[in-house]
Amino acid sequence: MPLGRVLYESGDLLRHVYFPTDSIVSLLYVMADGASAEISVVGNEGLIGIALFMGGETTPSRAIVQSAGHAYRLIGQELKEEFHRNGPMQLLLLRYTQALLTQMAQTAVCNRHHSVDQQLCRWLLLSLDRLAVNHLAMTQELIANMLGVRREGVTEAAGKLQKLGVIEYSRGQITVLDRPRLEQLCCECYAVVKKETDRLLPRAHPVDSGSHARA
Amino acid sequence: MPLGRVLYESGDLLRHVYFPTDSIVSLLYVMADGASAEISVVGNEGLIGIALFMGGETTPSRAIVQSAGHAYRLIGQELKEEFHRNGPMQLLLLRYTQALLTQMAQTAVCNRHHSVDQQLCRWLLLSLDRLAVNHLAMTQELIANMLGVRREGVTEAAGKLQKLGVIEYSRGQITVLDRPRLEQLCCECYAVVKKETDRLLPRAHPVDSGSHARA
DNA sequence: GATGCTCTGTACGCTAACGCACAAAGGGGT
DNA sequence: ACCCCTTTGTGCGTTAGCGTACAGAGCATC
Repeated sequence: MPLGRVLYESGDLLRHVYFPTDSIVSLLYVMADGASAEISVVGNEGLIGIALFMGGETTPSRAIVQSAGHAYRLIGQELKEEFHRNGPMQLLLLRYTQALLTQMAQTAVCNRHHSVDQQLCRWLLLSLDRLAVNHLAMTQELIANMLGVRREGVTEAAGKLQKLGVIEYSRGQITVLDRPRLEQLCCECYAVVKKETDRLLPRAHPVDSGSHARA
Repeated sequence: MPLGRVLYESGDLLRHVYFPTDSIVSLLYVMADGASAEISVVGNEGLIGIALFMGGETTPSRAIVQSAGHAYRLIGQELKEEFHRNGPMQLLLLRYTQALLTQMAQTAVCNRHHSVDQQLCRWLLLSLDRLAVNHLAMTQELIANMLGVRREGVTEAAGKLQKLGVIEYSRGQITVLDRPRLEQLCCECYAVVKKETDRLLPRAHPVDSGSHARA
């Protein structure tokens, strides 16, 4: 799963589902004029291809690899059959879907009310939670696409964080130095999503067992 | 279902599910500082209380009646049992959930990229689709809460629409006079959601059989 | 070591939306 | 008929983010 690989385009018929292990995938909505916005981040707590068992077969968003790594790939039909077997897997998939719902809702709210600075923090934290390390490869340009803001806006926000010593940044390589501080600077949106995800999927964050959003 | 009735608060344990017939319910997210944003509108195409069969039991949003009317109320447990019976009702509920997912995603995108003017159009159209008449009771203050913008912003946007002869407005009574024009002024978000909802729930809009989003 | 490309930083005018303050206009109740 | 309260309209100054343009900085390649 190389960085930038598109797992499926908006409207594509889904043939496979993907269960990221150490990769991260973004659900990105791209508009007619090219403007885009990320609506959700998926890591090893979830899967790509919900629409398969939800019955729609397609979704109007694009799935794109945001952090290179690995994922299990399953023939869509097989997951669908497993889902309709009505077992514990179904419950798990449904709970994950609700977590996804929450994340989208919170994204909507965050887009409306919070500053680019805050949203960058939220985005970093969401990504970090899905990685085993405190480092990710991502240019400001790409982050801007995800957040649906200007590249310069990200430069400015990232610059502030760097001055505060919260992150270190260099040509597409970000290292988070002070995660607690990052959580402090972030809006409530991250904590809400984190809490709800943990509630719905109790063992969802094995790689991130060390840190929590709030006391 | 009187206007303003809160069906459940954020985090409430859901006892009932509601199937609106001629009422409209908004899913509203309210933040710590009181700022709010609507994440979805539910009419007779859907139901309130998805979290029951999704397994979460609660959601972090508030459900509030946006247009007075009626709804069927069901004991949550009964719907849950019906859902796990694995029949056609399950498929329908899942498809509706996907439609909801789409609506939330689009709301996120719209919040990020479009003007208040456009969002007001989208909001009016979404509401109108769920009513049998071209008239709704709603003050600008409340609409502002829904959209998560200032009341004055709504006043301005509504003023423009009124000058164009698209709507008529008076003390909380809105009448849409020129729906095609409204669709023209709107961003693509409405059409996307409408199309996807129709695709997922083919018989979803009996009260609105007369009009469609696009040719 | 020079060249070229990608990525990051910075500057500047512009616009949409905000926060605040207050004025006018309906409509219902006494 | 009057009053009062809700709702709508308007006019500020302020700010965050946009679009554009361009300058430096790191890294790879030749």
